Amino acid sequence: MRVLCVAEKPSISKSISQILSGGRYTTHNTQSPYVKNYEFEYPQTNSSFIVTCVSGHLLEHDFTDAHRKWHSCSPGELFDAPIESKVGPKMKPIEQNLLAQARRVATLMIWTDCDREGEHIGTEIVSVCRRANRNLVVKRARFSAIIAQQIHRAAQQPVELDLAQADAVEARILLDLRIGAAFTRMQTLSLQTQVQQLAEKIVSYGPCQFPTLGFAVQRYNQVKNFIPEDFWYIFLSHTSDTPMGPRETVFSWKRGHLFDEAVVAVLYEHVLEFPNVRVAKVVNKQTKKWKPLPLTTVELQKAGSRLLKMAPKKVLDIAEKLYQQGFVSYPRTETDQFDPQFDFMSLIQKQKADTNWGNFAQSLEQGGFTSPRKGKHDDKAHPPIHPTAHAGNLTGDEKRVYEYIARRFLACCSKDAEGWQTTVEVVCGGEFFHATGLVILKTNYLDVYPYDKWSDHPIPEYKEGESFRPTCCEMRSGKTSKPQLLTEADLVTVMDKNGIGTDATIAQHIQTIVDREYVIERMEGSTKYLVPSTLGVALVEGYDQIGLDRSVSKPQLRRETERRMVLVGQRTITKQAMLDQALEQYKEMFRVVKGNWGTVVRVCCSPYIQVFWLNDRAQNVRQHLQGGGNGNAAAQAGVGGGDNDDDDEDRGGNNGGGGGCGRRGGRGGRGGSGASAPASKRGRGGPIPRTSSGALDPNVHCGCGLPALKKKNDVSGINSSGKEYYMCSRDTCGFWKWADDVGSNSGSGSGTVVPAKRTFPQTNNDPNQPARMCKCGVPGILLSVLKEGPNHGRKFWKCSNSQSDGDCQFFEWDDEPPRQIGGTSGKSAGGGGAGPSPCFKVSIGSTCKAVV
DNA sequence: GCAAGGTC
Repeated sequence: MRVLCVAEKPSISKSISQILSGGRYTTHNTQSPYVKNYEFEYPQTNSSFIVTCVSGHLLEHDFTDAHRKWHSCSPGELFDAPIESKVGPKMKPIEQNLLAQARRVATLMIWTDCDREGEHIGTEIVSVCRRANRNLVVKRARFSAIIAQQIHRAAQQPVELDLAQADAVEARILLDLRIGAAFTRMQTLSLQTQVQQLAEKIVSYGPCQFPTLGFAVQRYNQVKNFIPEDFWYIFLSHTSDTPMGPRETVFSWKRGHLFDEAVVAVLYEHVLEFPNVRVAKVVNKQTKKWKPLPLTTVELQKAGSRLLKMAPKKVLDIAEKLYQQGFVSYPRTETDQFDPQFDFMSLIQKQKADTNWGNFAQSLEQGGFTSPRKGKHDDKAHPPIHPTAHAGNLTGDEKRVYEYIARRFLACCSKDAEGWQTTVEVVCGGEFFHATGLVILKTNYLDVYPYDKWSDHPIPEYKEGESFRPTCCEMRSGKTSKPQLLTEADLVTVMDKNGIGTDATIAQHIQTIVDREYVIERMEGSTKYLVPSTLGVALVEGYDQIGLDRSVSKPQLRRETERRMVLVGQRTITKQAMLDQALEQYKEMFRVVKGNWGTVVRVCCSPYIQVFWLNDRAQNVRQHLQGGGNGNAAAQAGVGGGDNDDDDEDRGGNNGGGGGCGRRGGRGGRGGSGASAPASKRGRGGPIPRTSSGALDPNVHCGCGLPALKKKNDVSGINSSGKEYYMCSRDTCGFWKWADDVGSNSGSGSGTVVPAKRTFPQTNNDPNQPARMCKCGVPGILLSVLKEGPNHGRKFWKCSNSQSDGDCQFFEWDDEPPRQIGGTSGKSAGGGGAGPSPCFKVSIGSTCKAVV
């Protein structure tokens, strides 16, 4: 029995012939330079095999003469116009070969790829072959990889073509043609006459190209309309001595950053009340940096754009060429997992010849090999992209693409990189911070894959329960940074995610919107950005203004088509039902668009758009270059401090100079001098109450389930000064809320900057009011009573030397008038005493530092 | 002259 086997492409017909014949076949040329016929016996099924192929789809679809010419009908008629399918001129030689071979056989076996398109190409092959031999028995060989066992099984246990899948593709072909042609003609014919700049241009519409353009416009608008938002956070660092010298460890605030300055100010003030940071948790664990997944087409294109700085289409073209030269496997694949029976070793062996990574390949052979990771995708047709032979004489971009593919493959066959990760969590004033260190133990795959970066960043040793004084604790501000314009790699990613196009067509769609001048490619440095043109923006904005239910520039419509195709493939709905549903939807859209087309024309002609276009070119570059990120550091001062915890340790010193980073000591410092006082002179000795204390409110509970501590924001210079808030009384759960938000607004908080108990304007909240002078003749310090009781929270003045031997025993309640001596010092500025100097004002965004 | 999807 003679069997005609037809594959989807030349490479597959050759591979299966080699496998099924064991290399013993005869070859015959055909009218097509690409297609060869292989003939051999296949005793396993007692057959003579003729193996040949097509080259993708055989048939092309187009309108008949009555509608093919652009002016032959109105574009709307194309939704119902007859469509004919025929073998195009390029495919004629292949058709001739099929007809000739089909006459010689009794059975036709379809060997197209095992995907939706493959089933449809199969039906095309059948339709041609049946013209030559109407009695043909048709079978389908189903295989998921070019592996001997699978190919033999496919040959011996053929199945049937999946006509439902083929129907789904057929419906998609007809829909895309009707919709694309109707909208394209309507757009083009209208805009050519109404917009001078478009007189010669084709303004195409396609269900993939428009969402692709939509992504570029959307990102462009995000950049254009971006308004930076201020945020604040607490910066905490600790410099410790290590054998390599002093090393600064920066601890990240667990809350990240907040957009409410007042909230951060209050939290920060509370942190400042604690001189020490306690190490809450130290976690040491082994960690890994995973080796890459096996390479798919989309990943190759992304890597090509991001790492090799090549356009996706160019990368694919080069990969195609490498494939034709036999250096790499088939480059259009969605599969990111290798078949378990894949012969890795013989391919690794071939890479040993390379001067750069040959030694690494050898190390894999000598025990370093580990099976590649398995991704989630399998197109059931092709393995991941991998090198099939060593290519030593390549140059230029071909060399770079090959090198990437080879290194990626070897990396996949290697081991994950291993490291030792230390995470230190510290707590201060109820706020949590953490720092993470990494020591790389084994580089493994990184040795052959320089495209991934993973570097050591060790941190000093911290022990749970220990305390340290931070070197720097500041309230800092920043601004949200504007998004970047869309790069080619971004666009490939977002199209892939949204199901726009396939691995083989994504690059083409990007090229199309470039060719149509909907987007402009712009290089900035070595990165290529895609910026929508006037026309691109106008089309998207114009369609948006029409206000369709489903935007033509969004991916939803294409997704609906995909969903309908799945339903047809599952035989849930018929091909005709899919066509009817979709055509009805698009006809209605077409009617609405046509009725409102003036809107799009107006936007295209709008002087606003023209000017905007001229301006935005330069503007974009500036925006991109300016970037964003954190703003200046800010120190906040003026209140708090003076804490006296149980320990005897020195309070962290302030680096009074502008370049330093000081955890502000606040009023705990010795007054007067303006110079940095010895740390040992501050915050020491005596039962000094903590400032900024609060009262427990039994009606409000924190995350620990305990009554929350109600406090007042006494940070001067911000709107919320005097506003009350709740926090965890134990400083453990991070609970924090404005009292207003809790719904309990009782107590002394009046929402003003003036404390409730205040009888005359003389507190730290008023920077114009000087500190009271103590008996020593220097400004005293203002503190609050921490102890629960009748005076809880009440403020009082003490001698600034109260924590040292020089205490003059000065004491006055802040809410009572001064009793003696000079009353007030009148020289608070620059001092570490009570009143905040101008420099101590809350000065978010500046680099103002506390000076003691 | 129009689409998208195969492939060379």
